[in-house]
Amino acid sequence: MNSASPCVCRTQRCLAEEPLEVECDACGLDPICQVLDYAEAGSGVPEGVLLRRLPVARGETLFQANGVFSSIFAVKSGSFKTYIPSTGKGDRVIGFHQPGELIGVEAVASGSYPCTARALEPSSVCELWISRLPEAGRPNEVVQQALIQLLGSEVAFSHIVATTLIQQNGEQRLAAFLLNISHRRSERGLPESEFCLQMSRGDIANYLGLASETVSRLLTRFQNQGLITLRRKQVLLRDHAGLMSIIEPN
Amino acid sequence: MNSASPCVCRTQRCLAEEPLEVECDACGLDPICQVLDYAEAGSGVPEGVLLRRLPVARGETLFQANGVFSSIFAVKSGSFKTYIPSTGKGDRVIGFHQPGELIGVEAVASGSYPCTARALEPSSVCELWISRLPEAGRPNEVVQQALIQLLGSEVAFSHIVATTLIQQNGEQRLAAFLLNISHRRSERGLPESEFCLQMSRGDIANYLGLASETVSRLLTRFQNQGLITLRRKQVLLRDHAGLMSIIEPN
DNA sequence: CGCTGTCTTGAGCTTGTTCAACTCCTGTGG
DNA sequence: CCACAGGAGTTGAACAAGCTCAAGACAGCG
Repeated sequence: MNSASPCVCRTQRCLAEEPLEVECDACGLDPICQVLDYAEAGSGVPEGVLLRRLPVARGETLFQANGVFSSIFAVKSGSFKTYIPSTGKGDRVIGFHQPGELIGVEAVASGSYPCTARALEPSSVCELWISRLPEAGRPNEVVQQALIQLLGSEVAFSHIVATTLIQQNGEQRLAAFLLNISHRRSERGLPESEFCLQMSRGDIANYLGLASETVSRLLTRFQNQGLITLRRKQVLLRDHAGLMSIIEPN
Repeated sequence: MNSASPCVCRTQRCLAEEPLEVECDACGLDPICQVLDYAEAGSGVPEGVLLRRLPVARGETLFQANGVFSSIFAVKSGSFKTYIPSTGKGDRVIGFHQPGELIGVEAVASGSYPCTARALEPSSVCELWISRLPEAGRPNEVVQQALIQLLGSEVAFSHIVATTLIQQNGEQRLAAFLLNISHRRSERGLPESEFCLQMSRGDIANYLGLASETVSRLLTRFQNQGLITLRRKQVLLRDHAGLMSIIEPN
């Protein structure tokens, strides 16, 4: 049996009482898990189609860029970043993934992962072995329907993120970034106003298309304006409306 | 029967001999059309599931933002832009769609279109009435598999576009934009080095997150450097490698 | 206790925006 | 058919945002 990873925040780095696990019913993989009746004893689904709560050490990768696609992962606890390694100089950060969110979806069509997924902290994931789905003996139709829903959400999400980021300045991007993380956490039933930005400032900057110095300066500015409280990687959103007004100056 | 729209470029605006139609086998909707055997007489697929080659006048919309999702469209000829109307001041351009490309995919999950799709020139589309797909009498499994493939490609595509645009400066964005259009055209069997940018400079700028003046200046610069030849909306890519080296300065 | 990598802060410089003038199409109506 | 009005595109100059380079601060870890 997989023991849930204990709190590994031994240092002052992380002040919250980790690990926070997402509930199954708030997880992006849940629609498919439901179909598989995985929780039921005697579901008849063979081992290996859905692997639950696999521990992943900090810095470990779920898959490497260009690797053959086999599975979609859902973050159970912890967090991940996905990135395309060293295009010229430095990686290109694609996204960050919190509990309940999916990783590897963008590989479904091409059959290979376009990016590497790395754990930002001690984490755990559930793994849905897509290529073995037919073995599950469930009506393909139902599983596929769930997959369609899941992919559709991903399309919509990445459209919103892309247009939001591209057409705004640095201050707006960072405010949107913080609010986006907060919103995603609330959707998964996690604390939405206080959380750990486990990734480095450089990763955030890379993701937002800014310099890390700019991210640093903007975070300081937000703190001085009373919008957030910052202590290393720990963030407390004090004024959601204030952040929102940066993005949409109505 | 729908007559193929005649060339409507009566002015000097467009120098190419339009209309260029994409071949069915190079269209993003083709996997599904294949499944439906739509080309076969006596396929038994009822009218209304797949509507082919519908003419769309310049400026006409396929659907409005917040409209109820019913169909995915494929551009047969002409071109479209998708945008979110007036967030604050000015629209937010999401993307441009050329022959063979799909429109409306991002609405599959939520059930409503997040954006408006407008024809940039006299165009034609094929319409796949998703909600009526079950009436087609084809095995759901096969249709769904095609849909999964289609959604997966869309996810991968928007990830690439988003990260490409966000982390680059104006010059790189515009070069990437031109090469991206060229690449997409070659994938669909259309002329890849000479084409019409039917959208306004303002639309391009909006899409790339730049000011229209900047787009104008950059295009002029590219022309002075011998990378492209520009005549109003007509573009000739003269030096693909040169444009590429702007994006990836290896 | 000191080393190391990340983060912060400062100063000058580059890039892109804004505002404004002007040109060139394009469509319309006389 | 021509003249004119209006929008789109181009170009210039001043300004602002964000980057780069560099130095210093702070936590984490041996």
